[in-house]
Amino acid sequence: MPTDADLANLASDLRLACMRISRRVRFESANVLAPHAFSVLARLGEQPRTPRELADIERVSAPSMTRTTTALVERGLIDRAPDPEDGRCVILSLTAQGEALLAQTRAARDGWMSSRVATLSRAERDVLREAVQILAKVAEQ
Amino acid sequence: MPTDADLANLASDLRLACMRISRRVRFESANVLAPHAFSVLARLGEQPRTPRELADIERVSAPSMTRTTTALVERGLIDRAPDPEDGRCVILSLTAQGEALLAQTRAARDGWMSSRVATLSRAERDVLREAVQILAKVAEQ
DNA sequence: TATTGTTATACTCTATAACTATA
DNA sequence: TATAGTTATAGAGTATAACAATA
Repeated sequence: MPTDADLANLASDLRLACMRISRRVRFESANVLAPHAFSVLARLGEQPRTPRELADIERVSAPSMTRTTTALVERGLIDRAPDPEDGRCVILSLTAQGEALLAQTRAARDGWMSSRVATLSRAERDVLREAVQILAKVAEQ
Repeated sequence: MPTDADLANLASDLRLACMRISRRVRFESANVLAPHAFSVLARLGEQPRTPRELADIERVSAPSMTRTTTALVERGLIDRAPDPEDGRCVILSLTAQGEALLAQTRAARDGWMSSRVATLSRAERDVLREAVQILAKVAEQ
């Protein structure tokens, strides 16, 4: 039977481990785009969205999102199109160039991580494979 | 025998899982300090350091670190002291108030994580306990 | 009247360049 | 001459307030 302290320690250790990995990935992989801009690109990689949706997802103000998306449009990474069903809305989506940059950035980040994972034992990798499934549940709760 | 693709997939899944957890933690826990300031506080929680050391660790310029640490001094969270061995250096360390804020912020972040971990099965938590050890190795490489 | 999006304005964080003090 | 730190200045990102267009 795990005590409250066991749970708290695991939670703390796990949080710190994830944050350290995340930090290392961000630092080690060359970043062409600033984090907030990359995050928007990644969201649009899932599906086209309106500026309002992006602002809510990213937890920034609408004017901030306007600025970010304007910069991405100017760089040719995303497209703006009017919403045929609601004249107030704009629909943002990735350009081919945006998709390419997204793929390239992810490859760079994965590259750093791959080089680390490759040094682990088979057993360690198996543990991490299981952990990935559990972490996905945790993040989605 | 794992293929290159197996390794690459695990690395990618693991990276994304850690980044999502990290992102959720940052979003869900109320943040009294901005990320860059909290990060400096956390570094000084490990040991006293000079502004130059902090700038190198955080990968920001010396003037940026001057601004960040000045704000933390003004808020009473860190102390500045001359280095007795090198007149050019300044030694920064946490005040009692800084230590308290650090502990409080960590408790809030751990609280979010704990509530998630508590819903997992005993077996899942055991996997995560092992994963934490492996992730620590990965991050330190 | 409510919602989407933009523009106007100000504040914060960041960087480079220039300066002071110490080694 | 090199290094630690600060100050001066400018470039981004963010926010709130005010505005235009549409529902």
